[in-house]
Amino acid sequence: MNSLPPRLYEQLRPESLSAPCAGCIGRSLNLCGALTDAQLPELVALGGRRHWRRRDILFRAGDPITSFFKITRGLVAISRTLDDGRRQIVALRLAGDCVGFLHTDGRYTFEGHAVTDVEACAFSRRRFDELAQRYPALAAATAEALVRAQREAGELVAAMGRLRSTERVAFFFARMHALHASRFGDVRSLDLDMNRGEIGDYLGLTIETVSRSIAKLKKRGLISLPHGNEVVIENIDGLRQLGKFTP
Amino acid sequence: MNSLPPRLYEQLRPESLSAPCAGCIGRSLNLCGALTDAQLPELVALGGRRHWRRRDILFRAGDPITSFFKITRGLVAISRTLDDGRRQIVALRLAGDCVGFLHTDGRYTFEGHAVTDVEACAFSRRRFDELAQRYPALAAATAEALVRAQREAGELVAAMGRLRSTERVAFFFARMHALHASRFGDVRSLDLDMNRGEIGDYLGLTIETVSRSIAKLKKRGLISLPHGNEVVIENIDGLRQLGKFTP
DNA sequence: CGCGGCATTGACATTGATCAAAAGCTGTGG
DNA sequence: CCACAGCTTTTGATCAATGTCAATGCCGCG
Repeated sequence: MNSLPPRLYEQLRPESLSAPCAGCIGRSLNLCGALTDAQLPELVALGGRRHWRRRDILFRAGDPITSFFKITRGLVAISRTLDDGRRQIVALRLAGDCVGFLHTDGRYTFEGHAVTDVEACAFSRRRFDELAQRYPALAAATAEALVRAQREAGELVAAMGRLRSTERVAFFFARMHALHASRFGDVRSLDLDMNRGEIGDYLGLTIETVSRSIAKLKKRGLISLPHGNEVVIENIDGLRQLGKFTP
Repeated sequence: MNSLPPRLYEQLRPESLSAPCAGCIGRSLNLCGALTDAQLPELVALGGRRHWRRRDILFRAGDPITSFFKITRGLVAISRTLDDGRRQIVALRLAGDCVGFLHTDGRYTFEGHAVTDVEACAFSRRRFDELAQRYPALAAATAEALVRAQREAGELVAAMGRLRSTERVAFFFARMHALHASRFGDVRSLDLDMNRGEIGDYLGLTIETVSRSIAKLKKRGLISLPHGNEVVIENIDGLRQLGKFTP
């Protein structure tokens, strides 16, 4: 690691969420210790940078996969829409995460859309797989990321199957807090970039129920919404307990 | 592949679900084409065979991970139990699948219990990871299996979030049919090894609701339960459509 | 100012959970 | 073979939670 040129070293630090592509893929996959400067140029060469506006689609379910994306800024929702229009968000991905990695017969399994404005690096799936063949540390980090994603999916299943509406919304805030804390350190307040409809689509609830549940959490003093976008986490332990969220 | 000794070749065939450990891990991870006879002894050396009776626990959430399991016979449920006793099954694994692979800080994230009598091979997690470091094909197959598992988890999230009770039960039968079909070829009937309570814990419903939903599916002619354990899939397309199940 | 989008609130309908009882099924012992 | 105990499943009656529909409020923006 110490042999890396200073600028590249900077990009590889875990904290450099918004660094160019070489840094961001290393960071996402916890590869900082695994990469050497010899491998770095290949990673740099893989991807190009792109950005999307709120509500833009990054990829659609069923489209042929050519690339996946490493988010460097913003929030992406992974979702499935039923034939009759019911929509379910199955995962949320923030800066540092990869999206568009799941496939079914070479096609995207779910849809990805930008919840906020989003910046990401696009990587050729084919070239990434080739690289992973040659660098075991990259493959190991990919598996690690997939394991983490699956743990989160399992926890969401448990929340949806067994929690009532207000508990689910508490789960949502506890999880958002954890996601932000893991990236930006412990925080008392965070931007609520999702509207009621998106929260409902994530938790399997309607807009109205989300609204009423948020009101209950405010009344219990667990959160407050001082203005517009900002949520203040007043009592994270209470939120976690109510939402059965294990940190 | 052709250079393998006949008996080992036999174990490596995808169809050999109940083959000894060397075969089963190869099959699970779709490694048949990737392994060479030189690598095989190392895989064989990894694991020992064990079995469990119905209701036995394979591993508990929070226990330190030492090994994971490749199922060779039976059905395993992966679940989480909340502090107040509410339980949610987050995944079902059949012969050919691996369980106990997910971890959080070196501990099992979920609980695994035997729904039927189960046979499985136990593999040292540490030695498997070392092996994956050396054999890219093994790492790639692991990632492939994780991607598939995560797709299934996302589909379950969508079902739980957006389907009503009878639709969820239709989803359940459609998925069980797909799981069996992918292993044993297309089948018109299958053993229903789970009782109403376990189905409810998988779908986030109560015993009574599951019972009533099954009655509705029978009345609509989508399934029938001729005796005891056996479910006959009378109309798989209807089941898939009702359960929003994409094969 | 007035418009459009989102959020809140209220009234009501529906779904599924809960509680309770009856009906099947299975295995055991007489 | 029958009787019985212990279990699971089914069925029914009721209740609580959440969805649905409609009206109103809030806020930013042209």
